[in-house]
Amino acid sequence: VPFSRRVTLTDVAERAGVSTTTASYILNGRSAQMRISAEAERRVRDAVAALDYRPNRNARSLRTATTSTIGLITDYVASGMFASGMLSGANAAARAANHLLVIGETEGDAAIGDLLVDEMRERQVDGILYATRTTVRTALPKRMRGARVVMLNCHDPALGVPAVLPDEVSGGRIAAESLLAAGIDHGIFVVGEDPDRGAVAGPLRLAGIRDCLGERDIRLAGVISCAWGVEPAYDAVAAWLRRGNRPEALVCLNDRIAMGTYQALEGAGLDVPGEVSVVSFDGSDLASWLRPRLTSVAIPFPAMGVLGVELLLDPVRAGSSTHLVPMPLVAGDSIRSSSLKTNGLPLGPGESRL
Amino acid sequence: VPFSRRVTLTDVAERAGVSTTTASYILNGRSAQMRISAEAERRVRDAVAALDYRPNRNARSLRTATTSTIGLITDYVASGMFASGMLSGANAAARAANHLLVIGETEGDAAIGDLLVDEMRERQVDGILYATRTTVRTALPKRMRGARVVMLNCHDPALGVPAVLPDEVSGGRIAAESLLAAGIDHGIFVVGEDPDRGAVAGPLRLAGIRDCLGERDIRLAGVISCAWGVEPAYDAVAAWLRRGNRPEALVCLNDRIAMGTYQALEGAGLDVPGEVSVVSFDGSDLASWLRPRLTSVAIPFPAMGVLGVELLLDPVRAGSSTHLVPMPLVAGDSIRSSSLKTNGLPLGPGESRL
DNA sequence: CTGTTAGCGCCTTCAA
DNA sequence: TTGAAGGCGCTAACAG
Repeated sequence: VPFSRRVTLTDVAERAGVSTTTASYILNGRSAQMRISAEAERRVRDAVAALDYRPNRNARSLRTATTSTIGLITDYVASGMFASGMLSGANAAARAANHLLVIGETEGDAAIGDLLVDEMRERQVDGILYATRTTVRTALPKRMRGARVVMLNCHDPALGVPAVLPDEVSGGRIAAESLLAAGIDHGIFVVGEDPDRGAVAGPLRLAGIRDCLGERDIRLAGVISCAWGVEPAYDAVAAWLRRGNRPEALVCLNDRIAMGTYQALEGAGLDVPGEVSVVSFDGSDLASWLRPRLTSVAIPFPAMGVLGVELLLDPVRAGSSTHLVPMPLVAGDSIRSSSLKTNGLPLGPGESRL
Repeated sequence: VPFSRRVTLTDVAERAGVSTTTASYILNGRSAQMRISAEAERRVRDAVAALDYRPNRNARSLRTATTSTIGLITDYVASGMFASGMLSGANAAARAANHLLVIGETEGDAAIGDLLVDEMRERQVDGILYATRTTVRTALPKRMRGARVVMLNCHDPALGVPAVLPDEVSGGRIAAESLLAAGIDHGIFVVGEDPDRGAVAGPLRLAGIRDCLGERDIRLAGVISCAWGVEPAYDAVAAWLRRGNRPEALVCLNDRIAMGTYQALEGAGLDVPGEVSVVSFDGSDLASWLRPRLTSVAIPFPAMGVLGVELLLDPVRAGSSTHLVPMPLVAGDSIRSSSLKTNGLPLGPGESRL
């Protein structure tokens, strides 16, 4: 037995000299409604404290068919630096609603996913959050049909399951606007569009960028294709620069691409943001570690986790539609100041730009 | 009710034409022991499949006082890119032992911690993992006394509670050895020792480094103090280089320090690894993103999570002592090749060193 | 080999 | 205002 001695409601009632019914009412906050005597209430509360009584939620759940526990099934969300914020947000929201989270990671294996669904159903969770690390269109496992479920960072267009997604198109607009606000109106290139990629964020971000520029009659100057990693971005941008290209601004489709882009720009002796402005997507820690600090449109992982839990607990609000969460701009120092033309910002103390 | 219709063991037994007892024995794998007829077993299994029956674990737990669920209470482990690996490891190990993890994040608030302990006790978890993001010496919350618990990445010297910690001293030796193996035997400095810091990893890593060098009669050339972040490290190392110091190798006490160090070395026009070798601790993703890739002694978070769960499930093995987990060296390209003296490695295709 | 029975701890209808 | 009693779904003596 993991915990010393088990104290039951009967023990409490006995010690307080009342019936378990009375004790139960009091502990469930129904003493007023049931007009329990103040005296009885006091004695029960004293007994609870004296005995360090904790209700057995399994017993309660058996009666009430509710567990105050929600399941969170993810592919790799717990790992990696990115989507783990979703976990934190979900956890905080669950805590705020007096719930606990039981989690499971599939590591991409559908069989494990099915297993986890079963395990959670057997534990009578009040609902399941189905989350993915990367924003994707995906089929909700059949096992989940009939369960109360909210999809996090993914969606199944075929089903009417509520989903929470970052508002990528608006995010793209925000990125573009951050450049326009600095007076940059030409020579804007995108880094990262990769035709092979199945994920859904890239095209949406690109669409938002194009929309925003288009409204100002500005043409996107071009797209540099590469896979979404540091090395591929470095290789692609370095090669592109060697071909003599010179951008005013680069919109990197994620922070790792931006890191590779920084390395390539540096290799070419181009100063950020003096000669080239850079804006990115993700808003990861990495953005704040780069020099100069990277301006990035953040994926609102914590907010998505929070909303996911709230929707799970409020089916009316959830409906069966998709909920878009705005992407906040995390300002860094990688976009040139609007007043300057081609020079960099003044150097801070102890800074060097090489 | 989150899930459609509830099927009970009684339904299964009825459909199979046996008693619930028989059905129960069969489903718990005791049919051989109880010598149940093959015919009965087949009918029961058919019924289970036909009805899509799932046992109600709450009911079972009420009887057995065991939940196949373990609690994981952390400060910020879910967030951040580092310790989340612990969660993954714990999750995988739990899965392997047919358990599920229920998690809670305290966000550093002891009151929330107490609350979470209560919530988990109420849910009758089989044990609790108490984990911290940073390796620390800390007091186990009083609420946990009497619970089956394993401390992860932290320990309470006053209590005889089993703990899992990275083997930092050996890690320090490994870092030092990686330099010695490259023929570097002088001009070795450490970056990051910060006298103000309460955490425990720094001194241990430093001790390991000193031990290893000392055995070869090599003196550590010096220590550059700074807080454990990118900016502070950049500032400290840049200032130190400006004073004319020129190291053979820098041992950075974590990867973010190494990133700042890279930036400072670059600012001073010093090539890594051609002119200065760098080795670090953490083994985070960041290490693989830097150019050249950073050689880093990894904190074995996943392995720690695995071991934590295993110990929680096996008290005999756990005992009441501290279990050290070895830190693996993640090789990068930031240490000069042993055959070369001061030149860098040959450039790969598409690479530039500026 | 299988069925009957008695709880696990809690909530809740019904009576008093 | 309080108490008695039944049952949530499952397991495990104890009989047959």
